[in-house]
Amino acid sequence: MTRLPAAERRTRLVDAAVRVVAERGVAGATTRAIVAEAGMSLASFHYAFTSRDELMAELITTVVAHELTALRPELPTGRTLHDTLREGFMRYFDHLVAAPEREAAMLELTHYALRTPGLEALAERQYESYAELATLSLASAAAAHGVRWTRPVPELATTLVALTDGITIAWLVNRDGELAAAAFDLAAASIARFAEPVAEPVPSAHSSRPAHSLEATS
Amino acid sequence: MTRLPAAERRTRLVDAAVRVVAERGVAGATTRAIVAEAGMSLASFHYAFTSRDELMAELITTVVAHELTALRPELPTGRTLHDTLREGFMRYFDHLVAAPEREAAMLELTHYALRTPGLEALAERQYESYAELATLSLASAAAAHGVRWTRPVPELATTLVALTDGITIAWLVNRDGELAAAAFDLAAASIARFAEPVAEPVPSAHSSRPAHSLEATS
DNA sequence: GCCCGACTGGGTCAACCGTCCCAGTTCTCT
DNA sequence: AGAGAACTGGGACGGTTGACCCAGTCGGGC
Repeated sequence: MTRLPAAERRTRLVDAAVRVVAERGVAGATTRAIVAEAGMSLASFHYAFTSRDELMAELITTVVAHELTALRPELPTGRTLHDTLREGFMRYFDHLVAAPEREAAMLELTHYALRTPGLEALAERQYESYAELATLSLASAAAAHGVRWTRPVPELATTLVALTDGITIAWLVNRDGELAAAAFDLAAASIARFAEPVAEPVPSAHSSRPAHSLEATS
Repeated sequence: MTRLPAAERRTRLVDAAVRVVAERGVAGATTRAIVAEAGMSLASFHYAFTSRDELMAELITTVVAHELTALRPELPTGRTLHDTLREGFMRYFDHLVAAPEREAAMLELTHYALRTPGLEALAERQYESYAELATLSLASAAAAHGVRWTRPVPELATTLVALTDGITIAWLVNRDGELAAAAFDLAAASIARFAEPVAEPVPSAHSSRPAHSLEATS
């Protein structure tokens, strides 16, 4: 008998549930499958959680946090804005290809949350977090390339997340990597076209970047 | 005892299943829920279908066909390409807002098909059909506005479907109609920017549309 | 050492599920 | 009219599910 504090057992059960959902989908993540994966008894499940839905809520919160950490934007390295955006999309795509079942699970969990009374707010929070991440990416890219966005950033962020989700679904269905990569490149080009150079307000003592350099590099 | 031929009973069961999935999701579409909705006995279910999966396969085929019919592109009426594309997106958005649970069900069925051995090909066929519809829309819009696409059409079609799916999910989660409409407008603008006027091969006796008229109208 | 709370794990419960069984009814064909 | 196929519908089956039960063990505090 190895004793674990309840909090530790909860963590292990949630980690196990992440793996089970990824492998079998939400419907396959029964309490028995989860405890089997965690190497525990069924009673331990109910000792640690009052219900399966409580575990699912915590599962959603956990996987969203992990996703945000994994996809935190890196310092922009592209020579052009388009390059930077494309690199961001391709970084996500590498992440998707490395573990397709994970992204499929994210999408399934969204639908599950929307369908489960009491969990709707988690789906909302999930998508707010994605929008924040997209906003951060857009701001970072704009700053690195000396541009500003010609559309309201919430719209651009929504569109960026939509493109990501939509191309993900298409890829999960057809596994056409070339087409997905091309679509991500097209997505990057689309968004890049809503940028314009930031005009310098006044001449400064610093050597300023010429306004036409954006055109020259694209 | 009202006698029905098996084919009629199958149709009624599928129609009932469409309603049940829309209301309760795939997990809630049990054989008992479906027959209750159809006003039949459970034995009639198994008389008409050899298994629940057989009914689900037919359900997917049916709802995809209905979706394609509902979203068949209309004659382009926009004054500019951007307008035409935006109108197409907004027509879809009206369709979504009129029955959100229907589009949510479509997405859920995709995931269900991907998760169910033997049904994967239905998900693929679903997305091929969407791409064909998008391709038709793009061709129709290009012809109406005298432009051609500067990106391969499969890429543009994939992106158009991705934008549709992605904005749908975002709206299902947050029900922010203004943001969704703005995102659809931005999506239309994005795609419109991958068009260029079709050059006339040779001067003709017909009055030709001036090449700069596209810029003037946008 | 004792007590109490935290923890463990085997077992059980009622409800639900997809599938199957089977007797009865109806319809069509000969 | 009779036979056979198509159809009807109530019930049963074995399996699965989330949740609960409960006796036993362990650890910490007094």
